[in-house]
Amino acid sequence: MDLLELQKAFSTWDKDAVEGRLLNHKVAEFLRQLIMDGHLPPESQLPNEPDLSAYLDISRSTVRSALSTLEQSGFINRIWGVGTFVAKDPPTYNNLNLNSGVTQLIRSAGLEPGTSEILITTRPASERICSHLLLEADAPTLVIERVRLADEKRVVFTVDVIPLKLFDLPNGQTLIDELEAYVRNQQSIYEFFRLHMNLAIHHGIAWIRPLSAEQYIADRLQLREGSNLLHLEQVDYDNNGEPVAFSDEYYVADAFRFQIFRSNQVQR
Amino acid sequence: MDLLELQKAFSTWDKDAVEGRLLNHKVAEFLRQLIMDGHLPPESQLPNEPDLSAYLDISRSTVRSALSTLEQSGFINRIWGVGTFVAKDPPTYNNLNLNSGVTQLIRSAGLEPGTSEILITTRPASERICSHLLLEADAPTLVIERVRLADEKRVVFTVDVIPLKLFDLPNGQTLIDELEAYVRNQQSIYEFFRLHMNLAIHHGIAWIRPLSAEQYIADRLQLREGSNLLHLEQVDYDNNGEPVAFSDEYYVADAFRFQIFRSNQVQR
DNA sequence: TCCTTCTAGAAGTCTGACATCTCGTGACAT
DNA sequence: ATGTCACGAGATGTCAGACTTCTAGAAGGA
Repeated sequence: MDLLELQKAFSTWDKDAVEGRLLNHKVAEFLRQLIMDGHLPPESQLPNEPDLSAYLDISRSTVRSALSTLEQSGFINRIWGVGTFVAKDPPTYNNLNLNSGVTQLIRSAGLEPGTSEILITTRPASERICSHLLLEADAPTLVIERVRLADEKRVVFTVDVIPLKLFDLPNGQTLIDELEAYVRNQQSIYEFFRLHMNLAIHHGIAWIRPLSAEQYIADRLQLREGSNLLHLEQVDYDNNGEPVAFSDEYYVADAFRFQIFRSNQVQR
Repeated sequence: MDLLELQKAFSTWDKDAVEGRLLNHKVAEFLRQLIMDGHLPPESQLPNEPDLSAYLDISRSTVRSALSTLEQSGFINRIWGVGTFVAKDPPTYNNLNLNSGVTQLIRSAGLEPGTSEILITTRPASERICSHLLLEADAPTLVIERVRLADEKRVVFTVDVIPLKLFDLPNGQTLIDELEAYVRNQQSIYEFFRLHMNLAIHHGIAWIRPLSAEQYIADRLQLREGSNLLHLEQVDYDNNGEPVAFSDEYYVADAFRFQIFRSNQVQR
């Protein structure tokens, strides 16, 4: 992909999808999509910074800021005096450094995502939830349990917990019913936050561990009790650093291959 | 911690430990250590960029570059028009985004690291190793098997594989014996690379999955066969993006709590 | 052939300015 | 009193242009 193609792609790129964010974020996301979609193949060299700056009509410092983001997360390598290259093995959607949803994960594996056994309830928050989401005791929450399918096969059991107060509108109404319809229609919760509540998830912090399936979860996933699972316990935060949602995700062992990019920042 | 303290800490900081790297990396590492050591507590505000720049005697762009690195990896939050703050829940050594070694991990949990059942052999590389390390078939490798202890308790079984050719010196001699002594003396392999071979690990790419312990591993960890493990399969790369070492790490379930910072970079 | 030197080109660093956002403060009208 | 608005201080984001340092290859000489 040469400079002119790149320029054209950028000018026709759907900037609105990430509106309101910083320019350097948009540039980083633009390049990231090109890499993840294969338009910038692994190990290919990117144009140099002044050229990128000129052709995208963006200052060099902003370009550098974007490149820095991509380097940090393992998409590109920058070599002083030599150039900037797409990584040999750039992250994909199964990379845990990226907070993409389960649906995206399944789709990227070339499988058809689906859902069964949706269970939506409201429930007072447990102590564990309260401490993670900084709620007062027994605060009401919306709980969404789902068994996720990949080509009809059960691969993940997820439990999402969201404080009810998030759905309150100024006029006293609530958005809960709309979200429920959204979820039953196989749409992403993140997407609902972004489009209907003007709420963007900025990052998540997850704890990961191997787990032996208890009866309830084993039943959901149609495994025998004691089967191996990968448990992801995650809190999602918004742009202000406020916790927004909590998730438990139980992955069937070997259903996916999870990758992690580990930066050697700490040395002493 | 105020500006003057910070300035003093920076001027007396051991820059040699990270010699040869870029200035913005050094600054990022300096601040990261302050955060991880608790000198900059969570949610505290950092001095503004012009002040940091002036007091550290470094240009603002370099400061910004360092802050950008720290933000990406979840150590700080920057809010436009407001300021820069240490994250509420900054990464620790059990964070998988950081490629710190097992020893560091154990020590950060407040436990005493140890090793038992060290087994060092040379072995032709298997097909799996060859593909990961880009070696020709049956290339000779050094294999280091170790059971790692935390307060005398067996918590991890690790297998490190390094191509033998890495240890060849120009004069025809080899560094293998020195490394072996180093390992038996409970020192870090990374450290050996850095000090004796002038080889810095830049990052690692790991695959993670739950695993049921096979006989050999169960014996090493003194578990019964079929026990739950967390398997980390990792390739470490140097500054030029060349694969250097391969590791298998088998963690006893619930011996550690692993954290992952997941950035929402991908949205469509 | 091998070694050294030179050079083009790339990322890194520096400087200084301006743009934009946030939030508190205080004047003002209600 | 109270709510609204405008303003300004202070912070990060963006811009522009120059200079510095490093790398790899070309050129040239022993």
